[in-house]
Amino acid sequence: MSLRSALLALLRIGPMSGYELQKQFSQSVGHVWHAPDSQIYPELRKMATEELIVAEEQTRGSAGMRRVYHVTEAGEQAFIDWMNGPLKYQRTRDAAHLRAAYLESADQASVYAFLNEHISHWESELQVWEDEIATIEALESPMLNRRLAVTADADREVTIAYKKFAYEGLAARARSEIEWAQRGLQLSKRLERTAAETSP
Amino acid sequence: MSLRSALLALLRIGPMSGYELQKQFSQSVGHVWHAPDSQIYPELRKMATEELIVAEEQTRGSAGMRRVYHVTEAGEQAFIDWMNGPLKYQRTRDAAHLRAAYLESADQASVYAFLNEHISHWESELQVWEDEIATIEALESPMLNRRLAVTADADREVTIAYKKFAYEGLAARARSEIEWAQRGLQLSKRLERTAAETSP
DNA sequence: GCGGGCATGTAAACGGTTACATGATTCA
DNA sequence: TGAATCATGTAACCGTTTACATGCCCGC
Repeated sequence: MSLRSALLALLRIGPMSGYELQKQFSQSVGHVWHAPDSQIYPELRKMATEELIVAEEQTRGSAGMRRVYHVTEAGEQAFIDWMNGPLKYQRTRDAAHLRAAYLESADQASVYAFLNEHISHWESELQVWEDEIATIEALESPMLNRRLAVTADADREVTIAYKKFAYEGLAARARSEIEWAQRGLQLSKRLERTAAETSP
Repeated sequence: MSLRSALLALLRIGPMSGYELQKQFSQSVGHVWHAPDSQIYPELRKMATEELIVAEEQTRGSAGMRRVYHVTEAGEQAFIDWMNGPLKYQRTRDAAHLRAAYLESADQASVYAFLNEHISHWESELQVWEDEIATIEALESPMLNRRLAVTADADREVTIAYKKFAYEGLAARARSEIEWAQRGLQLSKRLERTAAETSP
């Protein structure tokens, strides 16, 4: 149900087409909840049949078609219910840490490659989130600004604060992953040296 | 392929039945890569047809049956290949942080409930990992000890070090999540007070 | 005799990935 | 005229979740 909630969260900002939503998912929001277009379009159709959203169909040129979706009362309620209800935690399935537990079975070169790739992966994620935080602080986030335009003055600070809070959590996680992999590189070097000393 | 790798990693420790593997998955290993029994039994069957493992069939009493699996040469190679190959990172899909970004739409009570639940969730995960680290350090981990028994002296330190390293990474993540949610509680209190002051 | 742990699965549904597929509009 | 971007999907497959299903062995 989280894909649905993510879509509703975006549509609450303002009516959007599947294509526009997909663009958002490939950017900032997609780094919290990823979804490819092949999942977005069918889900929007499903939500429309359940009347959580309604499509305003626009013709484009002679044959083109564009469906702009609006959140209905029922959709708004579904989102609020999701926000106030309990959250299901999916069980951990962490390939990197699984592999880390058995690194003694990998070649030394593969250990370095693995840890360095882990660092690059999380550094690029960190970059996205730090940029997003900076954009929010500078009040230059298009989506957030659209939302703020329809938000009561008193609620603006709260809206901004929670958005920053969310991204800061993801950034903290990324930093934790990077530090961990860096400790891993040091550990690996130390173990290699030890091995060389004991069996020369 | 990670479920498969996790199963191979455990079976490399020593031959085990589906039931024993399932027990391991519901304990320490399962907190890195969760898998229910309904996934384990069919996967073992599949791996057996692909000859990565072989089943030693034992009858139990009159009708009972027990299949103890051994890793074959091909299975060992498949594991080593997985260890040395690149790792696929699954795209982020984090319901907690998604919700956090829109907390202004939740009731104040739900915000507290959500953050407190996040804290309990990660505290219990942290507990598991810290216990596991302590068990490893005290050389009291049954699975690790079985592995060490068939490991050359020179490789023991490495085996222990990487296992601890893996669990430390997970513990660090848990701590990061707990701290984040605690900052969230403080933020939420501050915002509530601000709101009360501006519109009394 | 009964409860708990041992032992094995099947089946349906759901969510996500990957590949395939098409065509229109807009601007250089 | 051709490339980029807008715009919309389908289909097959795979992995995961949830629920269902059965029955033996051992110790109390």
